[in-house]
Amino acid sequence: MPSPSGPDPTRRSERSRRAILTAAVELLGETGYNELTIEAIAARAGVGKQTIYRWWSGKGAVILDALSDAALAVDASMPDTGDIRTDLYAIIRPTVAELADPRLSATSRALSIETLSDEALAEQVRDRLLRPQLDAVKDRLRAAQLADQVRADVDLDQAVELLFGPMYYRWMFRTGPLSQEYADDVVDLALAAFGIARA
Amino acid sequence: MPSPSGPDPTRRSERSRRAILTAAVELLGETGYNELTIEAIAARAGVGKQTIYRWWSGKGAVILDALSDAALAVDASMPDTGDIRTDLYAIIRPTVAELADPRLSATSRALSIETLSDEALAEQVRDRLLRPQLDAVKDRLRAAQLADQVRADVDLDQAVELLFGPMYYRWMFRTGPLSQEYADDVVDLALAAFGIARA
Amino acid sequence: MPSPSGPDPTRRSERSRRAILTAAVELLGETGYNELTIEAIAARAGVGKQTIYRWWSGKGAVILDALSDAALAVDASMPDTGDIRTDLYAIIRPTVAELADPRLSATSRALSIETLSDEALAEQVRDRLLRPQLDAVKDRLRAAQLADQVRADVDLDQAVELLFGPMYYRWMFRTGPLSQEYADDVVDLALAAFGIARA
Amino acid sequence: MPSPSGPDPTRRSERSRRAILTAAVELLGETGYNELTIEAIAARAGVGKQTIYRWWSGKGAVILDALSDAALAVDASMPDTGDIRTDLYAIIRPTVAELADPRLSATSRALSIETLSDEALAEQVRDRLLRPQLDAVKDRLRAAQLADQVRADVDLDQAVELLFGPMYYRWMFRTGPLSQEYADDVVDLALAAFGIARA
DNA sequence: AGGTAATCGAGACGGTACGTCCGGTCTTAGA
DNA sequence: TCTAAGACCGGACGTACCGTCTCGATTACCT
Repeated sequence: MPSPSGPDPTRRSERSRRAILTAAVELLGETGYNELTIEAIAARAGVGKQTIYRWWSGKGAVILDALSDAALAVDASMPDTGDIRTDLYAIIRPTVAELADPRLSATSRALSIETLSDEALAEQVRDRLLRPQLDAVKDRLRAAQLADQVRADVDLDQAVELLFGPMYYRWMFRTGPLSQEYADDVVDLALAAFGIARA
Repeated sequence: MPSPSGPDPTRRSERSRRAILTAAVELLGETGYNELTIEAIAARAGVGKQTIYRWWSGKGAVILDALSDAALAVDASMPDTGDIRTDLYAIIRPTVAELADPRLSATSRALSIETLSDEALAEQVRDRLLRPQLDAVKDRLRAAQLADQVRADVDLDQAVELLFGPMYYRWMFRTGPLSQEYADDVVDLALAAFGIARA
Repeated sequence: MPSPSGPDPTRRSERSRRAILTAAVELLGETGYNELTIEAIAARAGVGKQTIYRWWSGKGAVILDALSDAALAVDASMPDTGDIRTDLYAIIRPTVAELADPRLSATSRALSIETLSDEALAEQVRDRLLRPQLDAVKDRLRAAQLADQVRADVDLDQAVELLFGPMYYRWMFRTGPLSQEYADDVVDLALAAFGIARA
Repeated sequence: MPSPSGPDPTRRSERSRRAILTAAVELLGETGYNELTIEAIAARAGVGKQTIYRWWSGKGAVILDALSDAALAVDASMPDTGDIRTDLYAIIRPTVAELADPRLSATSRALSIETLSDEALAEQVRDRLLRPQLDAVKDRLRAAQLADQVRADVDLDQAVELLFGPMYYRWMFRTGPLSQEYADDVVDLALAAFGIARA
């Protein structure tokens, strides 16, 4: 039985793969999403266009892979100091800081655009990029729930979205500054919703 | 001071303007954002491309105008039954419903993409489309604050983003269903954050 | 019986007419045929486009009028010194000189292009610009025929074309220099054909 | 020395090249020069516009190539029966016939227009299309000169233009019919100029 | 002298083609 | 077989002009 068989991954050039992902991220930072084209990526990476199309479905998939690689590099786990507020500060602050930086958030912006255009990609983004972080926060909140720091009737899926949603909203629609104070305020507000009075 | 001049708005064809905005919205609903091209809009509207470029900077601006027109048509004010929870349900439920409908949310999707690609447009979207609604909700919350239904120390800008943020996050990243129950839960969670116990 | 009546020529602005013809000739000299557009003529002349279309059928007609004006200014008659060779030199030399000058011949070039594209215009060009000169030369040749300086069996229509044809051919196809010597040689060759031995 | 490079001719699609040249000639015959557009050629040939622009500078260059191809196919040589008049009849008659046919002369008309608009193209037309024929006639005249059928002092470059010039003049300016009699008369007149009495 | 009809400058309009850019596929040569 | 390179077909881009049309504002005639 001959397999339907796309390209053979064992023969894939790791060198090209890295060059493509690097080129994509660089171009995003340097010139922005509208100038990010497959041709530009291929040229910058010193790679044929076909090599991109052979392994990715489009530029959204390339960016997703680039960020997946980066995400794997950092620790996806949550700290647990015992104090849920402290731990949430620790996770939200750097996220806000990244979104506040136009250069660093260029990839997020690009991926959001692709996500809004492509349903299949959206699911990949959710499962491969967002889920790990959301689950880590959820786990931490569950622990807090067991420690009676979070009301028992709080739906934890909604809880994590209550933390990340306002932040992304403000980022997307530029309704206000993405400062550290803002990050802390969001955490405080969310914790109030979870039944924790401010310290 | 030499005026920048540009085309003379008094000679603008209202007929063409309406045809273009209508065509843009129709096409978005029928074929989606990636297939929405200036050429298609012009063809559908029975208009020369130049007539679009003369008055708008690109398709983002066209969509923005189309939605601004539509937004002006509907009442941007909030209900005020005296009960803040009831009133928030009334505003959040239809918003969630609209986002849940692929056809109705096509324009939101398109505008979000443009917003993420174009800083100048983002500000227009914020000021002309979002602000009126956000301000209306904010006003309603301020009244609730005066009626001691919302804690006095709650920052109202953050408050409205706490309501809308999670909803848009779930819409963009498809992290869960956009049901009426969800809409109500978001309101309940936010009200808890604002210091209102569940009924 | 109401006349079909186009525009009323008595109300025509002579000022605009001259400005248009002048602008057309200037533009031809400065930028060449490909840049000669109705819009450019109108802008240069400080005239509305409609004023051009009201009085001319297109740019070919404008150029034709411009040259007709110029042609009327110069004397269309032939000299008659009694010596046909001398007289032909006198008529051919300046014609060659004009064709040799890129600036002066820009209008001829433009008109030739229009002539090749538009049959109706071609007839106008022939009758209003060429015919007078051709007829003048023909008349002079007829006189020479009577004076036995030209063979009686020479068809005079062919004779004049034998004089002008080679010149225009060389001008169009750049097969050789358009010098005064060349002009004289053409005359000599033609006269040989007409039965006149070189002096 | 950095090579100017441009596209690699070894990878050029012969299929597309032929389709483009064929389409151009067909369209010229069917619709005329003003309706001959790059877009129409591309559409008819089933080719992307870029494929035309990659290899040609514009429609003039395409037509030139199309005719060069056709010219190579026919024999560019002159007959030599020993009698120069007979041989010139043989070459001039079909040329006049072609110019007299609106369909067949469409390409000549188009090329003449381009020649008048574009100096660089004019030289190509002269060297690649006209020269071979002019040279062939010139060679034949030279042989006639050696055989004392043409006066020794006749400049052969001028001689060939004396043959072709009047014909093109009459074609361009429509000063008379392009019949076979006319063709013969031109030859007879030219031969008289060359010192050959009519038979 | 005032009314009125046509021309005028200006430029927006519906269109068509331009020449460029890029998407995604296919072909070639080399490793 | 995969790769770099890049030609290919297709199609949208944003621009330039086309020829028509709609505006006041002159302008010249005609009561």
